[in-house]
Amino acid sequence: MTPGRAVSTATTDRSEPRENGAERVDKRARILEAAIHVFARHGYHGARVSDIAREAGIAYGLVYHYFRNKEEILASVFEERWSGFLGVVETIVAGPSTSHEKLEAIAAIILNAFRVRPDWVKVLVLEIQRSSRFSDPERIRAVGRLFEQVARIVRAGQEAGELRRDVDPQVACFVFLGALDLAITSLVLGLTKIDGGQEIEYHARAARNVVDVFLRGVEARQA
Amino acid sequence: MTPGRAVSTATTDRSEPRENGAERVDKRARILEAAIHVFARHGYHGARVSDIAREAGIAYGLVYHYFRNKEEILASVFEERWSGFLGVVETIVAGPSTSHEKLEAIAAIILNAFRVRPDWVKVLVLEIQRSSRFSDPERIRAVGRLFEQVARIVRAGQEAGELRRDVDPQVACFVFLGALDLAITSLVLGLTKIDGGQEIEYHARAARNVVDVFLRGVEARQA
Amino acid sequence: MTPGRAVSTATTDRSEPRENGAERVDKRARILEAAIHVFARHGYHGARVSDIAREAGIAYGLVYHYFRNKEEILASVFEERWSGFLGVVETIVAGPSTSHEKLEAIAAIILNAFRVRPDWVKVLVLEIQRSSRFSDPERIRAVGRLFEQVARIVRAGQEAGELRRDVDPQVACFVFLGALDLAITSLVLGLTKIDGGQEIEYHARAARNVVDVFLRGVEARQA
Amino acid sequence: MTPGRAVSTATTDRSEPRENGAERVDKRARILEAAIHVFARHGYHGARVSDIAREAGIAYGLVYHYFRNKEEILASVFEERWSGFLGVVETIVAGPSTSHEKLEAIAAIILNAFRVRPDWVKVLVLEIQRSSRFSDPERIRAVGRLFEQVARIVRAGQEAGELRRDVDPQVACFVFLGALDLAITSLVLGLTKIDGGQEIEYHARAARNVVDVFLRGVEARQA
DNA sequence: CATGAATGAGAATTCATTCAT
DNA sequence: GATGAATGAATTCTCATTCAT
Repeated sequence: MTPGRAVSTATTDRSEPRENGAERVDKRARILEAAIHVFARHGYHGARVSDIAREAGIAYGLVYHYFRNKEEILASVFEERWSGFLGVVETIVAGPSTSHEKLEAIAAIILNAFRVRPDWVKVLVLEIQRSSRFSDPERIRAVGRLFEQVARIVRAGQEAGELRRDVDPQVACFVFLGALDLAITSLVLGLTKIDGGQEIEYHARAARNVVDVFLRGVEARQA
Repeated sequence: MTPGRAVSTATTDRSEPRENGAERVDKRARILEAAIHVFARHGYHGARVSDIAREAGIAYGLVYHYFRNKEEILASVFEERWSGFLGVVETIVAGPSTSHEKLEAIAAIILNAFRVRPDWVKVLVLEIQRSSRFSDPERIRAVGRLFEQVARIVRAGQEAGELRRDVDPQVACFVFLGALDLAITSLVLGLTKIDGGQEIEYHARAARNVVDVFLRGVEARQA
Repeated sequence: MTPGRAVSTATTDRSEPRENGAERVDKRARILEAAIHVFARHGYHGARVSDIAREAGIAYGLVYHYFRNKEEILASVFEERWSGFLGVVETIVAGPSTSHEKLEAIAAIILNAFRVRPDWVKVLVLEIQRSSRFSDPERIRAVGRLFEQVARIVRAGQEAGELRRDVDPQVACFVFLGALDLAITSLVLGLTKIDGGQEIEYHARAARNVVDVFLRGVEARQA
Repeated sequence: MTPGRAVSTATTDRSEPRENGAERVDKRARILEAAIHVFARHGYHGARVSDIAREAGIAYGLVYHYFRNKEEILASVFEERWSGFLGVVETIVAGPSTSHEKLEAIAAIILNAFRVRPDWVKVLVLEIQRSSRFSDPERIRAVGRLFEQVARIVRAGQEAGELRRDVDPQVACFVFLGALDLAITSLVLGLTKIDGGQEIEYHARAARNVVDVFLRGVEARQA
């Protein structure tokens, strides 16, 4: 059992699993999980610490045992989840696939995230992404690391002759990640409606489409 | 027509009018202008009504003569400025230029907006976009109108044979507006640094680059 | 009518005695007065801001209109009352009387203070005097000014040949003010009981006795 | 008998005892010692039980094994240290010296206390004296016992013809103890600065000076 | 004895909004 | 219209104390 993801398998497996260490991790994780739900529902400012505590099923004050204050909860939500996400991206980027495949994999992951953990994505998109004002450069740098990964793909593709050399990698990042950001924001805000049960296909197709436009552009080509 | 100030000059033509209608508009406009600055600095939630009043140079009780409450200030900021911006976009879209030119014009306007009115763009990007949760569908629809304009360009381009017909206009919108949104966010957050005095060229070039990638993609083409 | 200062002289002159300016001052003064009572009853830490507001007959939040926080109330209580007291002392010291008379006048004032404003003296003795930890050097200096006055009397007395020249003025201050401080603390703590109605004589006699011991000492003298 | 450590050395004679009685006493003493430091630094109200525990190097739940609550810690600090101090004073008073010598010995002890245990004196002067309001009459009576000792010296001196018979012993106490209290407060607050290394002489001289003024007064005598 | 997680009452402070002038 | 004093609900955060292990 790996603490830090204790949530999903908590009281399971065997009985009385290391009640102490486990419990401790459990409470902290439960608070984060609860915070994500509450932030997603009411927004950071609309969320009361007491809401989080109630949702987590713990006493009010315990929140302050694990977190200095409300802001730190949001920061932790971000840090701990983002680094996981970034790890996956880095693995993809470091892999042997073509640029095309890597981009599609990243697009798929991002779009899928909303299907798997909509609340977490909501918080990321609506609360964290837009609240950089409050945060340390640390957080900005963390986001920058995603840009860095995409830029790496682009540069590698350019060197391999797969991608145009006259495109500024930063602009490419804006186009690629911007498209995904907006697509996901659209999902978060409920602007894009998907028929129930069609989510998986929808996201896969959306990923392909975004990558397709990114790679080939929308301009019609002369025969 | 210069959007962004459409509202304020309505009844102000004659000089020294009965000090009434004009004053009224004047105060109201000053409050909005002040609100933009304060929201940009501290965020919507971090901004106090008294801050806005002080910035506007008026007693803060007066704010409630012109606006029902704080939320309505934000709403007005959005509505009055956004409609101006949208008007410009609609004018462009309705014009006779090619799809390519229209897209470049829109990209230029959006990127320039940050240079001309950085605070207003900050508020739009960081506060309004994010707070859609709280707001009426009205606001979402207003944003949707921008998408609509871009989609219209895309569809027209497809019909004219300028643009690929196998691209979903919505996906195209995501790519185009997402790129601009991210470029602007990057400017807002200070991630993109521009040498002083180079802003105009920078924005123009960025607009061209974004449109270039959007139209032709990043993939290298076989000769 | 000049708004912005309408308050102070608005509808005034006489009747309805400066309802506005007066009210304003009144509220602030009422808060201070209430604070003195509450601090005297429960101590600074035991006093809730809501207690003070209730005692003053005003709304909770208004306290924060006039004072930044609870600590500032205590500070204001001290500053505004202490300077008044110090003024009286300075007047005495600057007067033409003998050292003996001046000391007796000061002793009388200090001891009388408890009779006239017991709550204020309680707060001074129990809350302010001992809480220098929290306070700025400002407050310490203010107390120092009282020492300075007494030291001045002593030095003048020494120069005039009334007082011994071999006594360090600082030690003299400790003896004189220490005696009064303890006498008053004793009254505050209820250790010294006075029969009802005898207060005036008691304090007068106590003042004389303290000064007598201070001047002549307790040692018996050889004939 | 050296008061002040009566408690701690009771059952500790043998080495490595059953780790029980001794430990118990040890921990308790460590808590008190820690409390003195923390109270001196932050004041009673500013001190957290967890601060005390940390300073004592124990888990903070353990504090509640030894003390009912925070208030009881302060009470114990007072009772156990004060009774030791009082014992010394009583020994002096019961001794055969002259009034003059006894007073000087007491003055020396009090002033020295600050040199030897400044934190303990700070707590006594700033926290305990002030909090008499909250405490049981017990504590007030304990302080009264010091007055009693001084009054005893005065009365004995009066009977022996060493001291003036027309001085109220209570007033004499106020003068004598008040002077020492103020001298010590002045040290505690850092108003009196002493050159490093000069402390011992300084305190001895201060003791002599206070007693000198107390006995002979400040008034110049006719030849 | 020892630990420190857990509890929750309590208090300070903020600030949008109202309202008398 | 204009002012800013007045209101008080709402919320965060603290910390003494308890308790399961």
